[in-house]
Amino acid sequence: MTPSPAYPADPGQTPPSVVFLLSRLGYQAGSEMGRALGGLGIEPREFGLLRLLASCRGDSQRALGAMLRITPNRMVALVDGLESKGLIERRPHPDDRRAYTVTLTEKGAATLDQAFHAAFGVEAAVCASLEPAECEQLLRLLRKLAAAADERTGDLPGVHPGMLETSGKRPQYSHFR
Amino acid sequence: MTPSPAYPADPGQTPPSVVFLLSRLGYQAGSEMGRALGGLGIEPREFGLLRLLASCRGDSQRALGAMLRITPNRMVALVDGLESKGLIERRPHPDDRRAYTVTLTEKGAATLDQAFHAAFGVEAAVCASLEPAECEQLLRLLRKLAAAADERTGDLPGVHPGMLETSGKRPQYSHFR
DNA sequence: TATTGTTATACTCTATAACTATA
DNA sequence: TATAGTTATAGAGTATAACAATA
Repeated sequence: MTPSPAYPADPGQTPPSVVFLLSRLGYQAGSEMGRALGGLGIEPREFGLLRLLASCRGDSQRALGAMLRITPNRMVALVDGLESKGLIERRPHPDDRRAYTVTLTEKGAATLDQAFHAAFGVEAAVCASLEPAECEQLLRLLRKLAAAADERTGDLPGVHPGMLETSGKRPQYSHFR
Repeated sequence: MTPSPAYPADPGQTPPSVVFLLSRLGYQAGSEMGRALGGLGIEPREFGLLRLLASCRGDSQRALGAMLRITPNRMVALVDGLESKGLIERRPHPDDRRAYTVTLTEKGAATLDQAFHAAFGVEAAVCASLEPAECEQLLRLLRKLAAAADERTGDLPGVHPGMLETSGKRPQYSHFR
């Protein structure tokens, strides 16, 4: 057995692996975002849909799901939830009587605005320990990794691949470690 | 509504937010690790326990769970799984007839070795797009973030906080976006 | 015949609280 | 009375495959 320097067996020691740190920090950052958005009564994936709706008014439920990589059956519950909160509306599609057009309500737009604010707050908290120059440097490196990851996995650029996988209701999931 | 520059509404555009990128990259990195370990017949959280066992031989199931922040009832299934694969063994605890001592088998040690190798492979793949100097720079920044996050959340240093939350069987979970 | 939104079913994972046998 | 390991139950979330209405 060769306890690797990048993955020491001792859990009391922070593993200096990029993969481990990304997974761990990504989990924590996502958790903090979830808590912040929870204060507004929405979940991270709901934030994702609201965000998308700001630029895709008039699209059908299915088209929106395709962009977020959310399957049709799960879109139902997602749209139901936001509609019951009065943040979005289903309207008859002008060209297709089978489909709905999903749009932001005024309340939804206001909530999206608050969510952007909350997201900024989390961003600031997460980056608080870094100098501004370090933060930009980090951003540059992460973007480089993201571009490479998109190419490697074929994911849509800018879409969180976890969107297609599962919930987000509870602070969940490890995946690594 | 003010579509923030850090969180543009257009999903076809990579959001330059540190929080978003960490969540997204952490998810992808964890997924790749899961696939790599899956080739060895183990899951990420099983890797975590094997790794811990390399340095904590003789500890009870409950003590191990406390270190990984896994509740006793979930430790049962985790230990059962690894035991059924022949990678670990439950032995009677010398001082307490209620407890078991969990230890690596020879096969388990060999698998752990292979897992370290696989982890290195993923690490190399993830970092392949970065120059060696960039990789070290990234590592430095991530460690700094991790230290700050530990302080903010009170988590045990070096322990993936997702370990205590949920599965890892399927590539799951979004949390953000 | 294909597609939109929806539902029904079965399945996985989890948390909570019990239980047993020891201490 | 408390603790180690285990199990039982109920709940949330999911994927798969169906379904009715429309194209």
